[in-house]
Amino acid sequence: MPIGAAIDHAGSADQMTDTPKVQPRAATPGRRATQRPTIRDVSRLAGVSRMTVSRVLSDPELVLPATREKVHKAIADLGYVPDRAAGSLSSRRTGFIALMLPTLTNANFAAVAHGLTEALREADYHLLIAYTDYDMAEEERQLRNLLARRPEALVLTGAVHRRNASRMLLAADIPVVEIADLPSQPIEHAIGFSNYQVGRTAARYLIDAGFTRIGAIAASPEGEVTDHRGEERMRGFEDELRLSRMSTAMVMRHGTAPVSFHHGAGAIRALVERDPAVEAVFAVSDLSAVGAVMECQRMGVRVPDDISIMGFGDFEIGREINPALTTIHADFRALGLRTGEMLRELLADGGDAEARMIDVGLRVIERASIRGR
Amino acid sequence: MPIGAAIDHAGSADQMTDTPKVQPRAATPGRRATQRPTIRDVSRLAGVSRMTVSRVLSDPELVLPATREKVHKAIADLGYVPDRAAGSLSSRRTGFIALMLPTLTNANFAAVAHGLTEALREADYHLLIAYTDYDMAEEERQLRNLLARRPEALVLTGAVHRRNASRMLLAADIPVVEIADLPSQPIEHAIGFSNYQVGRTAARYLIDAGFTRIGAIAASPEGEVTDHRGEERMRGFEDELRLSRMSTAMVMRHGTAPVSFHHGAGAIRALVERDPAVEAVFAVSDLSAVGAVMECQRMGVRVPDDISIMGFGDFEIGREINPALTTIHADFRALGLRTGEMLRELLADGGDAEARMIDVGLRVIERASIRGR
DNA sequence: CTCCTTGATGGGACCGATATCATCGTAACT
DNA sequence: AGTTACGATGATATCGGTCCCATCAAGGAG
Repeated sequence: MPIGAAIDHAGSADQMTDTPKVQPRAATPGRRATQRPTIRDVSRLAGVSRMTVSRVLSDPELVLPATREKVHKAIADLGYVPDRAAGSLSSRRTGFIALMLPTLTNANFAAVAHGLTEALREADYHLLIAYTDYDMAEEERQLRNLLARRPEALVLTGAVHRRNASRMLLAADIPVVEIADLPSQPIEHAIGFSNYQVGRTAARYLIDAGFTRIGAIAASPEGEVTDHRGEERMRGFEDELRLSRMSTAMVMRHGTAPVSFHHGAGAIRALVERDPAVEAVFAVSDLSAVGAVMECQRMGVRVPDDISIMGFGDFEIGREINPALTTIHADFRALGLRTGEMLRELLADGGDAEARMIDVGLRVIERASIRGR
Repeated sequence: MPIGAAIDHAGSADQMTDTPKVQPRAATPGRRATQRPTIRDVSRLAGVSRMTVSRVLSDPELVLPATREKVHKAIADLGYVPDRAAGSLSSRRTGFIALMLPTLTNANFAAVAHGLTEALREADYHLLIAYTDYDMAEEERQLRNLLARRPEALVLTGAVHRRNASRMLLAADIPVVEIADLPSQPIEHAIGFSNYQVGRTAARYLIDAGFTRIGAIAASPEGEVTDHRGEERMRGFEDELRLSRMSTAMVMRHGTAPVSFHHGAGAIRALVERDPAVEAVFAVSDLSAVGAVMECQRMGVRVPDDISIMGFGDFEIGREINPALTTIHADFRALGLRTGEMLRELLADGGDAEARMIDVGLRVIERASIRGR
């Protein structure tokens, strides 16, 4: 067929084979005036078959430049955007990666989502985000919703321990990556750091700095709403103190997850009230730690002269306050990026790779909120 | 049929009509061992038709309790999770709401996503989030990706002004809600506050407080990467000063969007260097404002005695620092919730409602970072 | 006793893409 | 020149659900 011979919109290709056969589904009269253009509309306008349009979009090399151009023009004229739901169904590739987080309202988790998106952008994967607000009951519901979208992989923070959840995961049969922790019994892959080790490291650091009266700040679990990873940190913290034969730390449980600046402020006040002689305090999150520092300023308690404060997470604000906050750094952005890379490998491989466990490590960031020996 | 008569897995309903006809698509041998269960597997196991299974899941009232139970058992046994892509294709309802944000790494935008999710949760909508990192070129790409998923509505921050983008929006033919600003030419619905008014309010407030040497802190636009809403605030700020016949404010443009604590610290330092006599400073974001307060502490500049600082956004940290930050509050969480409510109405109505414009208002929160007259 | 209504379920087409194979014209080879 | 190979394009079945009827049994009205 000579190029350009079929620019008129009638009498070509797909058109006749696609005549309605029996009773077409009701056109839902009076709803939306405009009918969204489909690949068929494009094919008709361009005078080619639907397959050719599909090829132009997914593998343009296969199509003659002249044809390609006709198709692109038709696409532009119609404002056509392909329907990925239909494409997914046929190709069995949705291009979705599911991500389940405790909350988005936390800079570090937001950073994970951010890094992950970036790593997956050029591979044309789209992140499907769900969050549980630290509620385990919600977790299962969210998981079901996510799986219904047929993601090609699943990224989780925190364990999914429900019976049903496990069954669903098994049936889904996709790569699962747990992040931001290193579980003793990972579902499959894991990439992160040990929250338990965070706690131990913090305790060790404070002990080595010569403190003997050490306190801690955490949230108190409330039914199904629990910050498991924060609890892990506390467990490590208490274990390390115990192993060092220190008297039990004073652990202030205050409020519920998620913690916040305000949480830290309330907690340190309560803690100091209960033990005015406390020398050093570890907070399970920088948010609490920063709040604690601010409250100390208000109470006239000098940091670090009167009380030393240590956090976790290395949030930006910790670098900016006075005194700057000593903290334990875990690189969440990199976590997201590396998870993205791992996913791309796993998905390219066909997903039958060995289970991997990657420790991105921890780093104590020494700043000014801890008194030197 | 007597209850329970068809528990054996053979010889019932759908089975015979579903024999493969010609050349079935290759079973991709050696890929995944497990085949994901489909509605057909459930129907066979339960001894009912696919339609009955579908009904059990979408409208259980229509199905006899006994039948319902059989189906539920089969679903549980197989770990069946319905494929929403298939369902969407058929029902033309994807259950997606698209949300486009500048970034997730901002507590206020994260709060919008959070509120929106909550408002839509029980209506069984799932949020599809994309973010642009303040990059307009990225915006169009992201928009196309979102529309390909056939969301039932689109929530945007900031204007989408590209030609192609408009065409796509038109063809998509879904409700569009712009949030966190009140554009002079809204695409359709809008719910938020006027960023221009934020700037004017801030300037008015500082003028009324008796300051005459007033500065401002903002990011500098860089090519396609621009914080349009922040620029609107600056425009309002400068206009108000001009209208009050004040000498032009000293506007410090420092770094690029998005702004951060660190941005504020650098900006105030540069600003004070350039004009040591500056009395009051408005920052387009609390993040910058808090960073500025912290830097002042470091420089030995007293807030508010030597310099007054005002922010925008009412971030949590602003409440906790010393002195607490005077700021302009816009309720982003409520914004998310109200947007969710509006969407539910729009979607129930069939989407042909009048274009609405809702102003959620602003509130100056007076705290300690501004010197009294 | 027949007809009609109602409730529960099934049959088949269809949503809008893509995988696969078929077709056809032309270039490259013996 | 005849044949094979290849490149470009088309036809058709199919992905896994749901919509719209059709069917059938049971109960009520006439």
